Amino acid sequence: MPQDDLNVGVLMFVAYRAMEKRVLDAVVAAGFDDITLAQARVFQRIGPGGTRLVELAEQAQVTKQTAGFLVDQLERAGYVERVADPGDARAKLVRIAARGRAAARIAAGAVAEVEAEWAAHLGARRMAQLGEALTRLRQITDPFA
Amino acid sequence: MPQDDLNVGVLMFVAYRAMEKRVLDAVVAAGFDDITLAQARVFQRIGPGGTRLVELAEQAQVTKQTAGFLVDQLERAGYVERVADPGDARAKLVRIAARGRAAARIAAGAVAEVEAEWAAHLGARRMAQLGEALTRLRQITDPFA
DNA sequence: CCTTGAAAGTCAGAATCTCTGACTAATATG
DNA sequence: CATATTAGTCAGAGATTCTGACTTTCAAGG
Repeated sequence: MPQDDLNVGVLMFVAYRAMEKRVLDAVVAAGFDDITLAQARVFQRIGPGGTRLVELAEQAQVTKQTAGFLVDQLERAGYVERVADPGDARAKLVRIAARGRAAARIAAGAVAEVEAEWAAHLGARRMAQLGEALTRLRQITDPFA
Repeated sequence: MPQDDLNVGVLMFVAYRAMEKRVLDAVVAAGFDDITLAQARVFQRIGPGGTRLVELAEQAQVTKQTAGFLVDQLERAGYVERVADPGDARAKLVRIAARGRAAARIAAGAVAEVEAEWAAHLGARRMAQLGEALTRLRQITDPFA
């Protein structure tokens, strides 16, 4: 798949990486300079009530060992904590800790900023269509949603 | 940026990775089983007439050293070749070799298949809107296009 | 209640990928 | 010609990711 006539997948790669970079840069600039891209990819998928490691692994598209490795680092840096999962003694929930919440606030702001820029460039209508198409696409591309 | 209300960036990540996996699986299944994901990401950005290493690096979003490392492997495996760039003696063009062309054909087929599935799921209209929005977005997210 | 298979997580080890820094050769500028 | 920039490489280190094996717990069936 070499080429100039970029396919939809590559186009998404380009935009996705641009967003990712902007957000990470903002987080790092805000003083959370010990977080890495790989860690952020896992971190961003943690739900409000905490998320199991296996689930994080699936969503970040890495093995559970890799996810565990990254969560170890996030935990050591104080971004997340592991708590027992009530209802399943095998599992633990990875939850966002105080420092993680602070970083997440910065990240959310950066996301909003980038989305606003995109909306300004595309126009509200096309931006809405983009979001809708991607959300629908998730039904057949996201192994869990 | 933790959450459930996935932002547009994450939505693109999900779909992009789904496409990437499908394509790589197809290529590997076709017998090109020594190619890796990282190599494929560089390979797919090689243009018809060959592309400079620095350009490949920018487009794949890695450093030129990393791109060089990956091109080394692609070259050793016979997927690409390096030829002198006429017009700039410093530069070399990374070009797709015979084996690479065979792999690229398989990849292109897989891309077409996935795009067809997506179009079927979204409907032709929304699929077209998706492509258009992403292409426009590239104007502000792609450092070169 | 007990057995069996599956699931969640961890440990260990190796391979792969990626980066920073330093360097050479060639080009562009003035 | 002097200087700054660009293309690419070399060397070394760090980060990420994987496969395989293992423990504990859960789920289902008998």
